[in-house]
Amino acid sequence: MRAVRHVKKRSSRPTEDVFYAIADPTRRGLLDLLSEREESVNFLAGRFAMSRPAISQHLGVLLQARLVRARRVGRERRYRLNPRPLEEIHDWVAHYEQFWKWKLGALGEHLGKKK
Amino acid sequence: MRAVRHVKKRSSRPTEDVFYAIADPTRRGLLDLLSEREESVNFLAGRFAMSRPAISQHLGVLLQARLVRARRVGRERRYRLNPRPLEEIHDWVAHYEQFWKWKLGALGEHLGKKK
DNA sequence: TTGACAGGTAAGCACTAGCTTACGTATAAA
DNA sequence: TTTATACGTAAGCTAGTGCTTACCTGTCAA
Repeated sequence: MRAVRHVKKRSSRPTEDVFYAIADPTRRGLLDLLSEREESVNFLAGRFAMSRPAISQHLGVLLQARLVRARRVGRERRYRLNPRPLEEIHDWVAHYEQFWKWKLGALGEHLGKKK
Repeated sequence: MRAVRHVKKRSSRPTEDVFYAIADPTRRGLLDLLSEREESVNFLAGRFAMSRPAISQHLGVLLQARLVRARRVGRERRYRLNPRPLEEIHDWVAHYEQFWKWKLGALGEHLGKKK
């Protein structure tokens, strides 16, 4: 009876994870462009130094995270921002906001005392 | 003269990227634990279903992103939260906050009219 | 109809991320 | 001094990411 190599499968990312979706700078760039107005895939692809399919795949990730929505217009497909899931990020970071705000305050007091 | 396969090296991630650092749920868990008080590596490792070296590596990523700081205490190494870099996330998401707030407002108006 | 255009999707590749076990090193305890 | 503890780091493996090119389908224009 020999030791069995224990191969644990890494817990696969839930495809709708917003934190994962915004980790990529290209995807943040896409969100930025789409915050102005809805845009076609070709337009978006023209703004980045990579192929159209690559952009299409990034948009797929954003779609799964529900950060964008798509609709057909003629033979184009227009993507637009759906900001709502970003609220999760906002809420998460808001919990930590107090800590750096507090630090700032403590520093201010400290300097005040020294003076 | 034959075609040379064009292998473009993907632009490597800047190791200090805060968006990348917080994309992993284990690392967010670590930040959460450290927001209470400073903790040793062993304590932290005890809170997750993975080996101590794995946690050590996650802490390394958080260190590079400057999200935590470490100090020696005896033979322990205590990590503590440094919330400041999260301000970048906060500022980024704040730009989008207006959009979902506005949407909420528009929905309210719409419902108001219907009534 | 036929052709051109928009864009999704499959296949394949290099590289990276996230884990493991094994080992090295600094500090404390015996 | 020796031994135990806390931790980092190296090596190695698997699966996932981010790109590419090739190909397909749906829509408009001629």
